[in-house]
Amino acid sequence: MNISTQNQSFVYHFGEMGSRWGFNRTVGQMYALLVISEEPLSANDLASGLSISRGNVSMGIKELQSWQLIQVSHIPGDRKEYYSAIGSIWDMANTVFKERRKREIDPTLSLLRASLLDKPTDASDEYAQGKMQEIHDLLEMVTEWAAELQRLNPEQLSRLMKLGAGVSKMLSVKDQLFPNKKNSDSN
Amino acid sequence: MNISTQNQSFVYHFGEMGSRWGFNRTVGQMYALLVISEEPLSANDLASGLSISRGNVSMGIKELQSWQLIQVSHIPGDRKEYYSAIGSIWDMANTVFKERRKREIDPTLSLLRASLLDKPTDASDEYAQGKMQEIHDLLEMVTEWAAELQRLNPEQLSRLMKLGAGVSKMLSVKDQLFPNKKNSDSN
DNA sequence: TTAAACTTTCAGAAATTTCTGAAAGTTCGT
DNA sequence: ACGAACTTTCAGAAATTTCTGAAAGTTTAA
Repeated sequence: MNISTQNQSFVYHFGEMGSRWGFNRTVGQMYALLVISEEPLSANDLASGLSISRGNVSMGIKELQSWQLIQVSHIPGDRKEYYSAIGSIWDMANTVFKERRKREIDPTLSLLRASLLDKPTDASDEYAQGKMQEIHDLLEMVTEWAAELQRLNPEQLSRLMKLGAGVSKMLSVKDQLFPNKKNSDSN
Repeated sequence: MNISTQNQSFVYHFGEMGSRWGFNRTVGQMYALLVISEEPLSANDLASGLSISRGNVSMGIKELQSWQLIQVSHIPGDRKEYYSAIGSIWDMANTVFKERRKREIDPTLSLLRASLLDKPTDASDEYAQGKMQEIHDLLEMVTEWAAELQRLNPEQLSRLMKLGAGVSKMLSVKDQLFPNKKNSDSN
């Protein structure tokens, strides 16, 4: 397997970015390669395409599977396993979002919840807890909202996003339609 | 400087999480400590509080400043610099979001734009470019939307988030109010 | 049951990142 | 201009992460 020079830079870039997105260089490259390959690739294809060891590929596959980003398939009469990126780009984005939430936010939320159960012992503890409470509330809100958004289908989500600045107009429309809820300010 | 045991776990946890959020353990710890300290802390306070070297603190401060997360202040008659976390938790979240966008999304967007300018040389290139286009469009949309949201003030943002599931209702309300725009489907 | 064709594991090597602490740099009061 | 009080820098040490490749494991066909 070798990669066309046109795709080379995409694959390497995803490698570099990979580390920022929560997995390592080779895993990023493997995923990039799978995304842009129409045909599923074998572990050997990945190893030779990226010039990395077979063992490394095996570990990378495990990682991508734990992120639920890839799929195994088989070719009749061939015992190798073939891998391909799962679903549409939307699915991919969704999955990455969900995974990152699980890894980056959820543990923090539970730690904060636990910390907030302790009684503060002095003024500085009290201040600290206040901050923790703020962070907790913010993270919780964002988490819930993200979950909400993920429940929308791509079409709805895309429409919502394309509203853009319209969002704030919409908020005021809502106020006019349902002025009962107490929303003290709005600029 | 020593840290109350109650806050210990918060600080260490932020250290662990730090790496997922884009900076390293000590930088995470430093920031956590600054967030929960009512009073600004000196570089020495940070070093002794976290048992790390003075040099490391200096580098960490530089990093936090590049993220625009901290602020310097001075105490009259004291030549040391004192640091504190900037602004509210909202500001913090905003800043982290913006920074991460800059580091995680923007470079990818420009790479994709460049790649898409190349003429595909064969069918597999064409497929690859199709995928790149999809990723590009998605990232662009998300980026623009995020920028839009960041323009809202915390109050508006918070209201929007609290709408939760109401968001989809709102979309259909919009359809009823302005049924002119072509939105073929909506389930 | 054997062996061929594959995949996974994991100890240690290699690469990368982070940290220390001494030296160099800066700023300010006198 | 000097020195005290501070901060920054950076070479090399330490810690951590990633990678390799040989060995062990698994599956299938005959």
